[in-house]
Amino acid sequence: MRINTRFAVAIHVLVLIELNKYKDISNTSEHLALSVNTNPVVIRRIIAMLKKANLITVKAGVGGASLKRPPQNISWLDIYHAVQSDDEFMLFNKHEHPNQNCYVGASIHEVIDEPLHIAQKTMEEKLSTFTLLDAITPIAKKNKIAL
Amino acid sequence: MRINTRFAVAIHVLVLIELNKYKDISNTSEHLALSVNTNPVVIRRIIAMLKKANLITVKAGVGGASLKRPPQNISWLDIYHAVQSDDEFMLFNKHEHPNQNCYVGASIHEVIDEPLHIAQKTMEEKLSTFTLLDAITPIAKKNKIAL
DNA sequence: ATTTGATGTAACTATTATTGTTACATCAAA
DNA sequence: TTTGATGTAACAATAATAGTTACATCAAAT
Repeated sequence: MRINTRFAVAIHVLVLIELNKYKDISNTSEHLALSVNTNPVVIRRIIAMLKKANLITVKAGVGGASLKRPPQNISWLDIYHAVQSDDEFMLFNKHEHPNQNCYVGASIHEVIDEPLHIAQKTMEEKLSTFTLLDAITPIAKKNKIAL
Repeated sequence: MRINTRFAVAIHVLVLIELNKYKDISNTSEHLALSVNTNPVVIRRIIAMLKKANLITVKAGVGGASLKRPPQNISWLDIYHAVQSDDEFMLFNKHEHPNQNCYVGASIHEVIDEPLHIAQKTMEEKLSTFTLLDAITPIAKKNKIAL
């Protein structure tokens, strides 16, 4: 199993929200969906998660999403966490009911918990070193957009 | 989405395979399934993956799986890779068809690829620092099994 | 050789999460 | 009041996992 596409789509959408300002393109879910190549409702769902995570503001009714913080202050970890559902704070899944009457089954969870948590944390810490600006800069450059 | 339970089950099974030697319990898929609390076929499928990855040998016909290398030479990354399907070498999924006619859609994949790959690699490198012995030792101690 | 009890594997089901889609109430600005 | 957007529920399609049944095959012991 792999991490869902919401994370990649969220980065894509946030880049658009920021750069579209320079191109006078309005950030409607329809416009964003065209670039991502999906249905507008898929975009709105992700927009809703980003809003809940306080990364963007959206004016309901009229098309207009914008970042709540400058892109250098939005880390990829912020974005990653924003689009994960609550039960996904654990990256690694475990079999739920190992046999407690078996000497291994009774202990296996506590034995593997910490290393798995450490591995996950390491990945998340690395994500936290990247910011939205890292995604925006090369695209702005290629399109001669002065930030 | 979370990483499937095969990884956790595989560690569980490998611990059993090694420690059952000291308890004169045979490593049939049925015994292993009892401890994991699942169907024997689920175990056989994971056993097949571990065999393919050269981590264990299994004598077909008669119940008897055993490690191919000492547990300190089997890393959690070895196990993790063993139970992932081929298309899962990428941890992070991406939306497959961003609009190539959009200035962002055309570049988003190449922009996010490297950071995602780095984050994944970091996690995998951390997994490679743990070995099967790390899971075996505390359980052996708790059960007074002298390794 | 035959029996026994295991593995190997195909095929099917159930469950679950994601993603896509339709529909519609609600909102904010012109 | 109209317009064109968001917010969200509800449902469908797809895909992966995990569980299950069934059975061919194998290897050792009798």
